[in-house]
Amino acid sequence: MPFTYLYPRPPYDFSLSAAIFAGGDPQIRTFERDIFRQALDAGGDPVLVEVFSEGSVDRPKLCLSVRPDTAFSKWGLKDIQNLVSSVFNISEDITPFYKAMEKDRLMAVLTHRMRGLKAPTTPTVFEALVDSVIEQQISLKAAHSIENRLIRAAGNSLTLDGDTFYCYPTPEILAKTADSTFRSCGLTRRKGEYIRDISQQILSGTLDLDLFRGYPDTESIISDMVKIRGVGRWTAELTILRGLHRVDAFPADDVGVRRFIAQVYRKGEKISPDEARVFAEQWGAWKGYAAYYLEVAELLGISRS
DNA sequence: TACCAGGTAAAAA
DNA sequence: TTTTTACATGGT
Repeated sequence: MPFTYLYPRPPYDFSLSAAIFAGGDPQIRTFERDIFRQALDAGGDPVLVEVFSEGSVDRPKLCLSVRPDTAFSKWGLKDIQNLVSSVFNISEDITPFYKAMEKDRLMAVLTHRMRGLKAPTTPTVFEALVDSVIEQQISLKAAHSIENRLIRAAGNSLTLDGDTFYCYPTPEILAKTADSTFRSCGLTRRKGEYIRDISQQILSGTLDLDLFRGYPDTESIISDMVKIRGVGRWTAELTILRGLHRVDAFPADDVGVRRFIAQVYRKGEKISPDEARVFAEQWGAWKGYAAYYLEVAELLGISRS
C-alpha cells in the first residue's frame, strides 16, 4: 500500500481541523478514531485516502496512505499528495490571521483556543458549487443527507476488502443524471436542473470553474459567478470560500454566519445581512476565515469566555 | 401541525 | 419595476 508523509506548516492541529468531518458517512468521508478517510476521484480512478497525524501542533507530520496501488493509474502518489495538501491547506500560513485578530478580543480568545485550525477546501471547485446549490434554503442537516444520497446514487465507487466507498460525482456524471435521480435524492426539480446545466456547460467548455482561480479579486469572481443560473450572491460567496479558499469571501447573507455574530457579539440579538457585511469589515482580508472559526466553535461547542 | 432552515428564479402584480 | 410564490427535507 503506497504511503507518504506530509509536513504542514505549523501551527497545525490536524485533529481539530479534521473534526468537522467526524460523524460523516463512513462510505464517503469520515474522521473516526483520529483517522481521516475519504474516497477521491484521482483523474478518473477512485482511490481511498487515509490520513492521520504523527506529529504535534508545532511539529506537524501527517501520514497519507492510498489504496489501491496507484502505480498503474493516471494519477501517481504525488498527484494525490498534492490534492490532499490542498484539501487540508497544510501549507497555508495562518499566523497573519492570528495577528489580524489580536485587536478583536473575542476572536483573539477563539483563535487562541483553536490554534492550528485550518479551513479545508473542497477537492474541486465544482464540488463546492454543487454542495452550495444543494444547501440553498434548507437546513444543513437536510442538505447533508441529500448530498450523501446523491453521492451514493451517482458517484463512482470502489470496493476494498468488501467495503464500498463513493466518490463525489464528476461533471461528466451529473451532466447526464436524470431528473428522477435528483428528485429521488431529495433535490427540488429546479436544483437538479441547475446542477445538470452547470455540469453540461463544464463538459461543453462553456464554463470553466478553474478560471476563477486567476481572478484578481473576490468581488469580480462573484459578479461573474452569479451569471450562472441557480447561483446568487450567497451561493457564489460560499463556493468561493470553500472551493477557491479565498478567505476574504464573507457570506453575510448566510443565516448561520449571522447567528454566530449575534450569539458571540450581540447577546443573541439578530443582525441583518447588511449589518453583518459592515461588521465583518473589521476582519479585513481574513473575514471568511473569521466566519469559519465562529462556525467551528459553535459546531464543537468551544466556549468564548 | 405549523414553521423555519446557510436561497433562487420565475410568475404575478 | 417590485412583490409574491414554489420548491423539498429535517428538526422543533
